[in-house]
Amino acid sequence: MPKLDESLLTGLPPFSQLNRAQIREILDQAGSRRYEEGTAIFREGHDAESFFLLLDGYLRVVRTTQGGDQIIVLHISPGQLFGIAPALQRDTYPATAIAAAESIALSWSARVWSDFTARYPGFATESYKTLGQRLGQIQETLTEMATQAVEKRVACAVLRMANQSGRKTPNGIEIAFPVTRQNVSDMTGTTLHTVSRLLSAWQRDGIVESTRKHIVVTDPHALVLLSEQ
DNA sequence: ACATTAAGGTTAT
DNA sequence: ATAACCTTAATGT
Repeated sequence: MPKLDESLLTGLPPFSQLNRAQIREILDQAGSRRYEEGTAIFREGHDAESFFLLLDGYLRVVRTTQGGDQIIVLHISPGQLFGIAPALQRDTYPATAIAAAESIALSWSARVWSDFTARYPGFATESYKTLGQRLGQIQETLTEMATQAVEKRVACAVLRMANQSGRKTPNGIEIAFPVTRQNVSDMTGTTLHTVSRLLSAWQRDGIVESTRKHIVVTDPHALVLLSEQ
């Protein structure tokens, strides 16, 4: 196991209030691992042996329905904790985490969770804060799915990815990880065909540029308007 | 207003 | 060459 540098965690919200020695303690208990694109970090229903911090890359958090088709619940960006089932009374993971791009994550045994929250100031509050934010985002997209038209839902989904992971390019904001039309339909409750048609139409109107697994938002303002209609 | 079906085209490996 | 991904049109609810 390579020796991990303290700079990996300094500045990240869950650890922002901790001193160097405390971060050292935490890192010495961590494992680190690289995940290729498409690899599962953990699976829905499995024993929650560990919790994680994403250092680099992007994850899809996915749930499979009774019917067998999967829906994308949310994405995880670098610096975020995930798989924090131990945070409250869960011994299995509620969803599956899949690397959307090549990713690197730290992991800790679930057993040390209570230790962390007790010993390190700010860790617990920050964790529950992100937990709350995620819950809010999930029920927001949930009501959006139930009430809004497809074009608006897809516009919102694309905007969320751009806001979360967007990097500026000469042409606009580029989503930083590979996304297929199927992926977008899995997060909006529609079909890949509809997503394809919408992206084609938006491309004609100069709102996005998309090639396979790749979306650039060239006119964010126009997309925001679509998401608000 | 959207899904489904079907058929064909393109791109990565 | 094959599979994965994307497009478009026609038809159905």
